[in-house]
Formats: sequence, C-alpha cells, structure tokens
Amino acid sequence: MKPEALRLFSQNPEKYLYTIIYTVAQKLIQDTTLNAVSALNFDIETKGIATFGDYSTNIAFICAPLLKKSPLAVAQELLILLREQISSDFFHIEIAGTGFLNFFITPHGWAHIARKLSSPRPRKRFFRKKILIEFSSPNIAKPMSIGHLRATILGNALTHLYRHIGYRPITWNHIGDWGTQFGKLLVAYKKWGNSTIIEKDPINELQKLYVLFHQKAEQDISLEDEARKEFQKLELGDIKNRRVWSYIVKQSLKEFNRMYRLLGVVFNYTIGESFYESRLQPFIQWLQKNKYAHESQGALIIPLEAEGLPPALIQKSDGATLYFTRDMVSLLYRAHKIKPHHMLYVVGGEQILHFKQLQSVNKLLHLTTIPFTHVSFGMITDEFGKKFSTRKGNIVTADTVVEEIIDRSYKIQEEKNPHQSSETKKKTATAIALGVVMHSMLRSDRTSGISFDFDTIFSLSGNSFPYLQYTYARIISILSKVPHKKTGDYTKLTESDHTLTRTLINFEKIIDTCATTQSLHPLAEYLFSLANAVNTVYEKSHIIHDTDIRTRNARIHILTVSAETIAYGLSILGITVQKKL
RNA sequence: GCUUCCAUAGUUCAAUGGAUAGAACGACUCCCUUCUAAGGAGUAGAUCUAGGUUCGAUUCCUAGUGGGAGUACCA
Repeated sequence: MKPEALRLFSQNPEKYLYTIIYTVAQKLIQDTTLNAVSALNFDIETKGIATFGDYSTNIAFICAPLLKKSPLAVAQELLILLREQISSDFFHIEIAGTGFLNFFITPHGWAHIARKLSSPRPRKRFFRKKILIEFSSPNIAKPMSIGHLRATILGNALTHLYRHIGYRPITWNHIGDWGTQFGKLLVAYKKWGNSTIIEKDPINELQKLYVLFHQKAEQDISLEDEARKEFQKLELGDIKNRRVWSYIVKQSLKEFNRMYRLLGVVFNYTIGESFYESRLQPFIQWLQKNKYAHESQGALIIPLEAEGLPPALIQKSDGATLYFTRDMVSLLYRAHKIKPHHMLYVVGGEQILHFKQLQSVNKLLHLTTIPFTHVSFGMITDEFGKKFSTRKGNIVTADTVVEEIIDRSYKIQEEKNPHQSSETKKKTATAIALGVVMHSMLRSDRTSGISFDFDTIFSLSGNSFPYLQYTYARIISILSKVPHKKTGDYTKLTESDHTLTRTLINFEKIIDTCATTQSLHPLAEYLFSLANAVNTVYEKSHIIHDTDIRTRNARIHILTVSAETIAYGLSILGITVQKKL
C-alpha cells in the first residue's frame, strides 16, 4: 500500500474504502454501459454484527439495475475488482446475503489504526462563520421550569457542538419580560402582594400571586380588564408600574443567573422583549404604509392565506403589541446587530406554527436574507401526558429537579463511598447530579415529548451519566498507576481492543450526524457504547499486571484516547467530568 | 372541525430504505484474595391496524385507530 493510502486507511478506513469502492464501481459501470453514471448513492455501514464485518456496503444493489444483472452477480464482479485494489493484509472481503459486500479489517490492519489513534480536537476553520443561537428564553416573574431547563441544556450543547465543528457561536437569551401577563402580575401585586414576604423569596411569591390572579379572575372577569389597563399604563411609562416591573426583572435575572452558573451556561446577549418597545410603533407604521398589514376585526394582521397559514396577529384591538410583533422586530435586530451566517431558535415544539408564520412573513416582506431555523424540542408533560400550566401553578421548576437529583446522588454516595468526608460527598454528588440532569435531557431525540417522572427521566444507572463518569474514573485510575511509554506493540491486541478502536475512530462521524440533525442524542448514545467497549477491555485484560509491556503500552495508548474522547464528548454536552468517583 | 407531531419488549428510549430490530430499567442465572462491582457475562421479552411503492419497509405513500401540541387579540 502506498504511504498516502496507508495514512488514509489508518486514520479513516471508511473513507479509504469509500474511495476505492466508488472508483471500482464506476469502472464496472462504464465498461458495460454507454451512459456513464454521475452519482453512485451507496452506503457504507457498521452493523456491529460479527458476521457482517467491520464495514458493509450495498453497492451491488445500487449498480444492479444499471447493469441489468442480479445484485449477487454484480457483487461477485465487484469482489474480483476490489481484491485487486485492496490488500488482503488489511481487509478480508466477503459476499453475504443477496449481494452485500462485507469488509473485515485484519489484525494487521487494526494494528495500524490503533497506533494512529488520537484524541478529538476542535476542527479548524479560517473563516469562522458566526451562528446565532437563541435558547433558554425564560419568562420574568416565573420560576425557570423544567421545559426551560431542557431548552437551556439543549441550546448550550448545540453551542459547544457548533464551536467544535468550526463555527463561532453567539449565544442569545430572549427574556420574556413584556406583555399582558405583567398587567396581571401588577394587579395581583398591588391587590394582594406583601412586600416583606416577597423580598424573602421573590420568584416563588410572585408565581403564587400569578396563580392567585387566575383563580380570582375565574370569579371576577373585570380583573382581566384591570390587567390590560395596568399593562397599558406600564407601556405608557407609569412610574409606579415601571418601578415594580424593574424590581421583578432584577430579581428574576438574579435567579436565572444562579442556574446558568450552576450549569456552566454563558450568554453573549441577554435581551428582554421590552428592549424592542421603542422600535415597535415605527415598525407597525412601516407595515401599514407598505400595505403588508391590514385591519381585521379591530386588530392588525398580516394575512398568510397564500401560504396556507392563519394570519399573523401584530396588534391587538386595544392597540397593544403581541409576541409575534416583538419577534419580528427582534429578528431584524439580531440580523443587523450580529450579521451571523445562520440563526437558530431553540424553542419548544408548541411554537412550530409561530415560526412557520415568521418564516412566511419574512419571505413575503424580505425582512432579512439570513436564514433562521427553529430547532424545536418536545414538551415535558405531567405524568398523564398533559401540558403543565403556569397559570394553575402545577409546574416543575428547574430548581426542584436539580435539588432532588443532588439529594438522590448524595444518598448513593453515602452508600458506595461511606468513608469519604461529607464535603467530598456533597461535591461529587453535585457534580454527578448536574451531569445526570444534562445527560438525561440530551440522551433522547429532542423532538420527542417527555412525560415527567424522576425515576425514568433522571435514571442514575444504565445508560446514564454516572456510567460514563465511572468508566472515565476507572481509566484515569489505571493511567495513574502505569508509566506512559510510546513504544507500543499493537499486533497482539485482541477483539475487544479492536472493538474499542473501531468505536473511537467513529467519533467525528457521529459529530457530523449530530450537526446535520441538530441533535445531541447520537453523541450521548455513542459515549455509552464507547464506555461499554472500555469496560469490556477492562474485564478482559488486566492491564497493570500485564507482563507483555509493549502490548500493555498499546492498550494504555488506546485507553488514554478513550478517556479523552469521553471527556471531550461530555464537554460538548456541556458536562464536566471528574477524575475520581 | 382544520393543521401538525407521535405510535417499537412490562417500562423508558435506539435503529442515514438493508441482512438476525439494538440498549437501559425491571425479572431470572452467573462473576469481586488482580487495575474503582456506580462493573462484567448470560436467559426470557417488541415494530398499532389494513392496503400500496420497492430486489428489500420500523423507516416512504394512502386510509383507519389511539395520543400530544397548535389553531386571532398568552408567550
């Protein structure tokens, strides 16, 4: 094998195979048909089944109709050509089933690959494209809910993911600090609020007032009117209302920041909806002047019938603006201020229609040419699968979740490591709990809803963060007991080492999957399989006591890369891993 | 009503149109006088229904059933 080919093979055997299969298949087609085929859309897969090889391809099925032969016959022809190109020292090739070609990497091949293993590093780009990522977006005067927690963790992880693949992420927190809800809160605050009680625990007391308002409003409809009036007063700059509002905003942000610090989340911009207030009226006038918007039933709308969507409501009949209006202005503002290459909105799936409307309005009005995407995620519902309601007060707060998991984690600490000081236990328990919370929010498909239940969502065993943390600590423990030497002999590695090696070289491929789907669960799944492979090696070979020093060195190298891959992968999920457990 | 998302072991989740549908939890067997048993090895157990497209369907299309969300003055 030529040096360049050997290097490609060692670093990326799949890519190496792909190139050869492609040329060989192309040749076969051109030899027998007049029409050259431009693209061959075939796959190379890793099935993880021993008899199917390390890689398998469906190329014969793709070529068969073009050659008007059976897939099996094509596979046989391809096999002959492939054997000419690929040395049997590196790959053993077989035909299986109705025409699959299976490739088995030889021990000699694995030795080359294992020797070249290296830890993941951020991809380099000369021009770091900016990507603006909006996430978290909590509402003032309400505790951060578990839904916002999911948004925060998902957005944060996406930030790390994009940074890894070479983007420059700009994080944006769009705070819900404006709207009719504040009228309601102002009414409740003035009527039933007690400032000394509120001072002690502002957010929870305000939440109680908000719930109280809705209870009272069910009996007395005039309260809703009062609320609208209070919000109008706030919009017009009423001093008393402004003062109460500022106080609430300040207290809420303090609470949110505490959670962000705990999770290690950093925002480049934290901008409330109120910020756009002064831009709203000029914008609405512009809409009217250009006849983009018109009056309907007393309100101002942008019709979207042509798009097959309900109209976008931009001004209420009482003259107040709406969420949609502020989102349009915010979109413009972000586009102009940051000039990113792309914008992401990490917002719950219940707002799919809202973003469809925003896309359509942008298409019709040409607000910005910068593409934006709604990265939606499934709702966390109550145990009956129904939406939690802030108004009724039956929400699960982010704090409740984190505290409960720290508690559970601490109990396990006491059980497993009773000798540790309570301070160490507390510290470890907190680190693990945060990892558990983040990992749990990322390990399943982001679009699927989650029915709330502590035991199933935040499981502490099985495919969970503690398993990854444990595996990492195990490797670190071994590495601390054995000297690191570069003179490794990779030829006597066994099947479990090969499995681990195969997993390690798949890291970047998994990252690509994550990036194209804007999901993190493939990475979480991957880390679990990686840890699994590590633990198998751990069981099968007693590394420290291995008398074959050179083979031991080879394993130490693979394990070092494994530990670093686990830590790096977790850091993309936003999780910090501990050296000891 | 309309729009849209979803339906996979007892439970929670995987599976770029591929071969024998993977895990985890729970249940049942085994393995600590060798590197952290928060571990490892094993057994039992699943694609909502009916059509269609395809060499090949959990995946795509149509219809049905069941559930979530959205659906003009909340955000």
